[in-house]
Amino acid sequence: MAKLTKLDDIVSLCKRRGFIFQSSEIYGGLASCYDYGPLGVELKNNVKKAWWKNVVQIRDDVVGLDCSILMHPMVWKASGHADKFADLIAECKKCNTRTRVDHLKDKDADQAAEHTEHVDIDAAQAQSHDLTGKVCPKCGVVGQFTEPMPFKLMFETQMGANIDDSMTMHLRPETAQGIFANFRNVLDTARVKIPFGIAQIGKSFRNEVTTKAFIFRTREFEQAELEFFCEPGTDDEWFEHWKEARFNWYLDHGIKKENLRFREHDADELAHYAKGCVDVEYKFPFGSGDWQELEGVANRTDFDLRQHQRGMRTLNKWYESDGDISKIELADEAEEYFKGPLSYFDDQQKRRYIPYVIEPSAGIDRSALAFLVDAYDEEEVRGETRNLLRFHPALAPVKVAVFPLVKKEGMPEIARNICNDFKKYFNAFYDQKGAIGRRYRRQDEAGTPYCITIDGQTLEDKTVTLRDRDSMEQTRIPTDQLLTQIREKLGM
RNA sequence: GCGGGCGUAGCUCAGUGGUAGAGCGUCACGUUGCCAACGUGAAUGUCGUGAGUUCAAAUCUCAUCGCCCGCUCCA
Repeated sequence: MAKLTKLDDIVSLCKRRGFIFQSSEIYGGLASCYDYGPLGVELKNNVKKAWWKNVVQIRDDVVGLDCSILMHPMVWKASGHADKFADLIAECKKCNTRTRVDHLKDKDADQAAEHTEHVDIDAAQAQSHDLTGKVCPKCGVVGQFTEPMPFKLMFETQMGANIDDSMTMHLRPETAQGIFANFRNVLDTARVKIPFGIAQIGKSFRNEVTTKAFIFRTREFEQAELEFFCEPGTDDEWFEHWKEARFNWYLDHGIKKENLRFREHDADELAHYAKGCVDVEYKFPFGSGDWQELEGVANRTDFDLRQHQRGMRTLNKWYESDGDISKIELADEAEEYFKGPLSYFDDQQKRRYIPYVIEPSAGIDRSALAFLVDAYDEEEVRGETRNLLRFHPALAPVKVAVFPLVKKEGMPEIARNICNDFKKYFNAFYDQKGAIGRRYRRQDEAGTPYCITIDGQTLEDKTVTLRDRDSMEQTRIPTDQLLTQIREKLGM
């Protein structure tokens, strides 16, 4: 089997077949933004559907949620994003390498630069940074840096029509906080008991320093996140559960085993809230065949709910500060925080606690890209190259294509009727144009698992040809069994 | 942000100062009748964008936008 090695081939296929286009292309394009075309939106929706089905619908212990992208500014104060979602960066005047100021080493220091949190941008800017003794990690030149400049990672926007009294808001950098903010609501209304999870799929926005590789890292992207709440002490167990469950989800939907792996985070690269974190990585065909993150599974402990309890206690300060979160400090944690408003009462054990949270957080766009790349194949058929996408049926944009062999003898009418029947249950596509072989190959490149052809024999014995995408094999099926058999093959 | 490469039809690309092209794809008609077939015909271009040089710019110069590769960055 021919192996795809270049991202360019994927980009070109995506354009040619209407999976993914550059955003605002007629105006020269907008960096890092992409649009999903007719086939692409089906694929992406199917990825989301498959995730939702697996994480929410087939389970008894997970419910769904769909939160707004704009949230109360205090959410980001409490979560730590407002303070920490920014970097100070300085640039080496010699080689133009940009480095986080807090990562720069003294020229005499022998230890490696430590991984540190993002810094409070106002505080960091207020202090003076003496970079004269710092070494450029690239070229080794000492003390030749520009003034540190802030790098804001959250998108800002204004809320309120009147510019004078509008409020600066942030587009959410993750969907997770909407879930934490609704923990109480779901608990009170959904008749759930710990352990249980709340899932959400939606857009998030991060002003990344650098975007990368087609739709792999974009500033606007879609996440599928689950916050699974469990009793402290059972968190390691649930962490393992979700780690396995999420890994298998990719395999079950067609990702080849050799292209998927786990990568444990080292202690020093863990986020401020996490006790443990493992990435599910896919071997993408960009870079030097680099493994890249598809999804992170993290143990967020009780950090977020405790922070929001502090946030709730800070609300008065927020009003007093006239809505400027940079001017306020988060209230201290209550002594008996575990009995606070976001605590959980365990009726069996008769005790209150703040649950721990296991968070599988997947990137929908990069997953869709991985499914695309992994499904792509080229093979030699009678001296010609056949391009195809071996999508799992659940992810395939079109499930079945229906063709009349020729445009006469009533074949188009029969084919149309069959196609319309199919459409009630799944996405089907009718095509009567051109040679039959060409129509098959077109569907191969769209990843359609099955093609049905109405031919001369159909008129005689009411059977049709079923053609398999992967093997190109053909079998005859009686018309009256067609829908049942197809639905069984597709699993839908 | 740096360095390198690139940008001409939907795709792949040719075109080094003088009338914008090819292959594939798309569409129509005919033919064929199960794997990118054949014939005839057709449509499709801000040559990424903007300035400059020139009698004349896809071609030379500058700026800018976008993409890819490598750095850097990635809570």
